[in-house]
Amino acid sequence: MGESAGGPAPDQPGRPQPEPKYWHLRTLLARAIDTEFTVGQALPNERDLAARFGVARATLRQALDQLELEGRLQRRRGVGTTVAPPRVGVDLGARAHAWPGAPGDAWVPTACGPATPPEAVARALRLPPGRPVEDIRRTLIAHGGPVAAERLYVPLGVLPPSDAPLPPRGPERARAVLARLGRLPLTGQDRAVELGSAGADEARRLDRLPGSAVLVVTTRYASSGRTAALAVATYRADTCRLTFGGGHLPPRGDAPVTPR
Amino acid sequence: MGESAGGPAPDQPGRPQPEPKYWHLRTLLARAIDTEFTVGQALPNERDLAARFGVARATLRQALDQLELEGRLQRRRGVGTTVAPPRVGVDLGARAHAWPGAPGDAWVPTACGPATPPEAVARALRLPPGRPVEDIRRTLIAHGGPVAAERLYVPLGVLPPSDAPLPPRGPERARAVLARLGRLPLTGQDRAVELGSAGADEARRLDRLPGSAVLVVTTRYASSGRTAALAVATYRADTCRLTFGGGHLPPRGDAPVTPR
DNA sequence: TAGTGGTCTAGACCACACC
DNA sequence: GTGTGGTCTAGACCACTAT
Repeated sequence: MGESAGGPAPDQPGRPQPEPKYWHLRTLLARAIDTEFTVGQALPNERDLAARFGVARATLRQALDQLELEGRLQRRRGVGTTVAPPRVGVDLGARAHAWPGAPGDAWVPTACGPATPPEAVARALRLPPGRPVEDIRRTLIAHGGPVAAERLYVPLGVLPPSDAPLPPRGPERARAVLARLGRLPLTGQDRAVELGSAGADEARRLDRLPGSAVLVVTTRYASSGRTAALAVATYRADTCRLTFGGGHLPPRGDAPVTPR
Repeated sequence: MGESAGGPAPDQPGRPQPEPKYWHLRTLLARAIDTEFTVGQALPNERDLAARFGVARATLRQALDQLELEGRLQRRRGVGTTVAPPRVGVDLGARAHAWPGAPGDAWVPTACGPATPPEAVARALRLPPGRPVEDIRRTLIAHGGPVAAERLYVPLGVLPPSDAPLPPRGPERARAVLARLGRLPLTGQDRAVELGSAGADEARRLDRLPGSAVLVVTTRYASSGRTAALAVATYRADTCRLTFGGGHLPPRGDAPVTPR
């Protein structure tokens, strides 16, 4: 096509703010999804769609990327693209004042063991670099799929002593560590939410590709004035909506989950 | 290059999980940023970088896209790419139980007027479709740049009567509406955070390109058992970290902001 | 084996900022 | 102008899933 590039020709000579092609396409597709498709329905494949709209496949993919990021589409390699269900509401507010692993906590421990934390974690825990901590991995499942992966760091020094020794590793050890943690008084809590991208193993745990957008929730748990645990949870940004319910209001229109 | 595509050849025949080129590149660049650059410093231009790493410009850009999403790089068209400062912490927890526009609120009203809300907003406000609401636009500035744009919807019926009529439009009207709103009892509040992409005018307000990743914070304000206002705030995902401080802990290591 | 999405290339033009 | 990032193209191969 000799038509060059850079979006459609300006509709008017009077500076109509040239809209990128992929953005226009996103709008068309979003409207089509809303009006002509139902949840779970498959879209035509990318090559056909690109041809139908008269654009290169890369441009079409740019539009699909947007819609996937917004949680409106779901793409699976080797399978196809389908219309995504509404995002899962994950409530971070209701159980805001409880230790991880407290009764009602929906997270599933998958691994645990002593390890030397990343420098940033050591700093947040006010530990000298190189000091080992208990490194717990947990997963949150909702609607049949993993929606979040967590890494919980607990300095060895904060755990109260116990008669029974800790199991050497694995989920059993995680449960034991959390049980001991739960015997401490929880005197404060702190949360931060930001955007990140899934690393190689996070991506694997979340059933996504490396670099996928995730919502990173960092939680600091305080006991007696010091940070007793640090949780870094990564939620699939395409399928999750984090809620901080204050109560006193009728529920929103979807299927919520209570993880912690 | 006749080398085909799809990432580097597997290092071993034993299935070492071929790592995409752009992901490897992202790692290299991230390390370089940490060790060889300082905040604000400019990177070489994309064409040079691509040549240096022996990849196509599109592949390099895929890596830069990641780093920008993670808030580690800042790209400005016509200018260049620089190392970004740490994200701004925006505290959504401290003033969690106050109306928008209450004393100490750092948001700046920019526009206001009656309008018929989008269908989704009408539903959330429990209003019949087509019923007009007060539509307030506000902006949050931090460190000299806009970090968030908000749209606040207030049903006309909830506002208490007043002697003085509302100004016809503009920031004055916004302030008047918020002042009246503040005279109601705030009986509950509700928040949700999810990933979205900036629309055309949001993008303009945030000084970004259309489609940029934003953190969408939806807040419902309740008064006497009904939803009296709905705020949809979009924060620049590259520059913001949302915090929900519970107090009782020493501050994190950065420059926070108290918007509401 | 066929079909899908994911990655990569080499090249082009466009919009914008700065001189 | 010159140089930067942003958009777009046409075509190729790869990894995966299902048949």
